[in-house]
Amino acid sequence: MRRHILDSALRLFAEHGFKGTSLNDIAVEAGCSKASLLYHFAGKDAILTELLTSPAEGLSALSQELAVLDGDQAVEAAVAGYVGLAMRFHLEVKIIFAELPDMLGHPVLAVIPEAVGELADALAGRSEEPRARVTAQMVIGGVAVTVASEVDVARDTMRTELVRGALRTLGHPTS
Amino acid sequence: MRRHILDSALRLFAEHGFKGTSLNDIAVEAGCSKASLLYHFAGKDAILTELLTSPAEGLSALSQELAVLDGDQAVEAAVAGYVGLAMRFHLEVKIIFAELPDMLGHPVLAVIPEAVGELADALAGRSEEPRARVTAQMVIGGVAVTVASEVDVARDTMRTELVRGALRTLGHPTS
DNA sequence: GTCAGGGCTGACCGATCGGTCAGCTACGGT
DNA sequence: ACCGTAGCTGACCGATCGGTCAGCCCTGAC
Repeated sequence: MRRHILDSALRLFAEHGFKGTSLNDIAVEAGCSKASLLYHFAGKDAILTELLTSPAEGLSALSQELAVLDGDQAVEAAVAGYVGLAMRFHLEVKIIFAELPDMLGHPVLAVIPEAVGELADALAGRSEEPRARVTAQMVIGGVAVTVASEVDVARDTMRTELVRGALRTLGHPTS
Repeated sequence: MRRHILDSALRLFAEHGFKGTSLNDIAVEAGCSKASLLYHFAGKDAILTELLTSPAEGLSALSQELAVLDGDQAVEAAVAGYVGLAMRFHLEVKIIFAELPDMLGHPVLAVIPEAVGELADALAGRSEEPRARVTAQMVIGGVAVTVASEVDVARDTMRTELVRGALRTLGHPTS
């Protein structure tokens, strides 16, 4: 039942946003009462927290892996890792990108800015040039939006083209 | 005063989202009463509508320009036009991307899906291949997110690098 | 002086929000 | 047979939401 609630909440949050989804909406979708939600979870924020913990941990882990890499290795690992993470958590990505500014108060998401900073740093190949920073941001946003939008292509095609497209954006020679 | 209200609303909508901003918030920011807002505007939706009319028209105009182009001309015009539009309306872009799913009901934004479709078609060089469609979506998202995020670079640097990055993403030979 | 009307406001409204609480049901342990 | 408890619910709460309304203030026309 907890799992059922989380699934319903994930779908609704991704579709209408966190603030755009009421506890009643989730209860109806999950087929239970609003009071039942608050028996299983401390509150609306707790539901969001539980949904976003896993992707946040994944991002945090990726940033740690990237921290010890440099140059081409860092770029390739960053692209592959980020694309994989974004595809695995595409609904969560949609939630985060839609209402990021307000959510950074949540302790679970506190790690995101630094992790994304490390990701951008790796994507930029440790370069401080404005050109590289803009390009890195383009990759981060492009992958996220593409994954969140429902483009009608096979998953492996999507993954392959996201990686290739990101490497092209970064001006990284494709093997 | 109307202008002042619109400026305040634009800033707040971009920062906290449409649903995340109350009429009271706007009134405080604008330095007037909530009732005064509703004297100048028919309602909260009317404020949003007025804010998004101009970028919607710009996007619509761009899509009409693109419709008569093909091949490389279409790609280059699409990239330049979209980057220019996104930079000019970067706050509005942030609003739209944050809560797009719910907003498409508004008549003002009804033109957006088709216009974006045309834009994606031009960016893809009129190709139907999944590869080109994914790439086009990456450009649309990458430019929007980058423009909406506050990357600390000069405006002309940003514009140049966005165009160059987009063309690289599309695999378009740079002149 | 006075009157009309645009700009603006405080007080108020119904609806909906997130959250609380007492109590119901079903069931496993003893 | 009895009880404790986990799962769940309807009824209710205060806060806040978008929106309404009667009326105040100020200014320009006459």
